[in-house]
Amino acid sequence: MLQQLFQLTVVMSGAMDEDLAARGLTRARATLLTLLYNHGPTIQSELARAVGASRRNITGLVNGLEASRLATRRPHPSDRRALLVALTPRGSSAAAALARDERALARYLFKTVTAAELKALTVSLQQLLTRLDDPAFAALRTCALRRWPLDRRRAARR
Amino acid sequence: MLQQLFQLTVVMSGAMDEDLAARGLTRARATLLTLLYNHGPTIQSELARAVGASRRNITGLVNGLEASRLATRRPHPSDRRALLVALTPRGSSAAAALARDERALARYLFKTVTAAELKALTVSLQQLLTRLDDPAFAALRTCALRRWPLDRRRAARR
DNA sequence: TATTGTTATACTCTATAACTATA
DNA sequence: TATAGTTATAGAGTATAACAATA
Repeated sequence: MLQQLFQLTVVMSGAMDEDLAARGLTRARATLLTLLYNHGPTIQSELARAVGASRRNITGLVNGLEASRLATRRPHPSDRRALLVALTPRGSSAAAALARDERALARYLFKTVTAAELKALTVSLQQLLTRLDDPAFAALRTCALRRWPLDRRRAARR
Repeated sequence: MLQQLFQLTVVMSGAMDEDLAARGLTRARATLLTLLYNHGPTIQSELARAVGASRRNITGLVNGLEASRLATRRPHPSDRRALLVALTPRGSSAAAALARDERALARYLFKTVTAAELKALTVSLQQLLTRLDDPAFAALRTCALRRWPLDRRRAARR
């Protein structure tokens, strides 16, 4: 069961990365893109706080988004130290497409799952999430993420 | 529900990475470590095939394991082109600890889940995995991995 | 003094190509 | 000719430290 959970984690994670790469995005940049889409123009240190990355890191990620013409920097109106990062129209479209396709994925994935199963699954997952959030978990959490399943698929495609 | 699945993915993935870092390992190196633990001494190109990485990449990862004194390279007895990678005693201990702690994690996570719930969860997860393996999925798969939950935890700790 | 964003530096993972030694 | 492993080179993410400009 834990192996299944790992496998699901690995497969979903890998699928996301591949899809993002096809869109010319990385996971870190997509995270920022979605954040900017949901929250509107934001200064970099706020982005760093929201995402849990260093300010240095945000500089690099925003550079990447800017190079792809998905976001721009402009001076903050009242704080001359700060820079407001905002999505370009192209960035907004990309973020909207991401959100739309995510909903399509959900419909696809759960098409064959009955309402009762979905309910049970939701309860169980919530229970697991609660367990994972428990402070007692910190002393236990561990285990390498198994990558074989996905990587074997990748290897087969070569 | 998909959000929960994402969150579970993110939390587990982040927890794994943090735990591995505490052990002086990265995910890629832990993958190799476990592979070597389960399969015994293996040549690098076989590792590359098994993990789905390039030979070049394996060179770097084995360098890392060697620098941490977790693995060693030795000549292949019959093929003078090849190098056999094997775990040191220290590497075996590390891999064994990883496997042991993984079992402890499973016991902890599913302690509060009843047998019936576990059965249902297993069935549902397997169904999702099957959906994810469907070729039709390739056309749909997408969506940025949400990192906020974990990253907020990280940020809070600073 | 504290905060904002940058440069500087370093490490890891990944990828492609070219090269060598051997099969 | 093909395979094994390496070097060379590059880009991405992350991290810390030091710095200039501003609050």
